[in-house]
Amino acid sequence: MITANDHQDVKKEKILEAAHHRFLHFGYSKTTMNEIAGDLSMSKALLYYYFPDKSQLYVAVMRKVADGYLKSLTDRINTFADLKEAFIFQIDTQHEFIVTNYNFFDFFRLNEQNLPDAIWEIVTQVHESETHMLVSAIKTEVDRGKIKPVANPTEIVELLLDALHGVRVKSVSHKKTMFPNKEHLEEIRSKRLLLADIFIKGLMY
Amino acid sequence: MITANDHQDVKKEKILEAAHHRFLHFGYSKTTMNEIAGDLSMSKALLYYYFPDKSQLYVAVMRKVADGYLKSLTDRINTFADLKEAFIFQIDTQHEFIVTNYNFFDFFRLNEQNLPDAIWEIVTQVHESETHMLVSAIKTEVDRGKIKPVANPTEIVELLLDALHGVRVKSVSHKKTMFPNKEHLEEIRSKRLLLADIFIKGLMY
DNA sequence: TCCTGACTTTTTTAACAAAACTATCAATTT
DNA sequence: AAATTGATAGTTTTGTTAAAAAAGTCAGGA
Repeated sequence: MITANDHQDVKKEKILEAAHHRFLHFGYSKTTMNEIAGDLSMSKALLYYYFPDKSQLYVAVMRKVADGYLKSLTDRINTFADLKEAFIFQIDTQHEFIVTNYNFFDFFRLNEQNLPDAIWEIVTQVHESETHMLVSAIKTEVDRGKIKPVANPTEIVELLLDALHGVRVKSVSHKKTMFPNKEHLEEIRSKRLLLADIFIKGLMY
Repeated sequence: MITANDHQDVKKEKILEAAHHRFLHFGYSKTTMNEIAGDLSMSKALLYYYFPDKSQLYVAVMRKVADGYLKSLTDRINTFADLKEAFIFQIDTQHEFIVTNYNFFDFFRLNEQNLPDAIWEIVTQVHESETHMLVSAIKTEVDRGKIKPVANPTEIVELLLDALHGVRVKSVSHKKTMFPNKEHLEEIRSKRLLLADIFIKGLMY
């Protein structure tokens, strides 16, 4: 049977969808509670019945979005033929995640320094999940005797992630466009793959 | 004998020094032409006699600052015992350059997207000089038979520079402070050295 | 040629009202 | 009781305008 709580969950889900749609297309600051309510033909007050305020609604959407990403990572952990495949997967998956949610993340660029704790937790969790996946891949590779034993795999993975991040930042700041186009994205990707390649060789015997 | 042009140059030099001092301590937007003139006990109008406007005065100072940096690079080119030494030199020199001129560069952060062409030229020149130094170091290392021949050394160097940049960006955004402190700087440096280390190994046979 | 004081123009700042938006709540419907 | 809303209070953003500050010009003097 359908309980009251189930019904609430369904409604919350509808709200999350509508909110996600707005946030994704217009960004956080350019979508109003009225608009989200309007999309669902409900009153704004009802949104506040289900969610305490706008930023916590955003966090809830972020939670959902992040969960999808986390799932795509955990689904593939320990399924890689070698370390390179793991790195490529990380590069492509993260890249797609960021590109498809670009406007949604304007909340981050907006609040730059002081993001809500709840957001930081999600960001941290995502980062840990990425790291965990790659650390696992490194350990496997070590076990297979393909690369040297690594004293601190986490440190190594985070170093590579920072480095990969730099490839994007620099690429974007060099061209002056904020939103990179197709060829540009492909350039970033190939640079990253090259970096990952050299990096892996640097871990070998 | 002292010609009129010499005299102009001397005076321009004085102005550049005073301007540099102000820009360095208070940033571009927080220093006025009146203040620079005041420091030199001259009238503001005289500044405009020597420099067409404020931004071109800034560019001239930038030119001087950059020249100092360029010289420190060219002085050491082809003097490195090995590739690692060259990378370490690049890391440390650039790092010190940025730290000691931090406020001076607020002009960059201010105008973010549309810097004057003259500034872009300088930035490009600096970047090319850094790249050239490291490319040269790579070629030497190849000649010595220490690393594999590299099809496109410039591409490799730029990749490393991007990656090193990422280490700083990420480190800074992770901690929430904009201006990193001593230990923080040391952490960035050690991460970069580690990255350079792995990178070099990745270029070996 | 070098320099200045006085002047004009442009940009930044401050104050404040209007508008837009977030958030609340008593009242109403299901 | 749970779900919903219109009306409204409170807050932030935006627009307006006047004053202040700074950039930039110029006629004229040493």
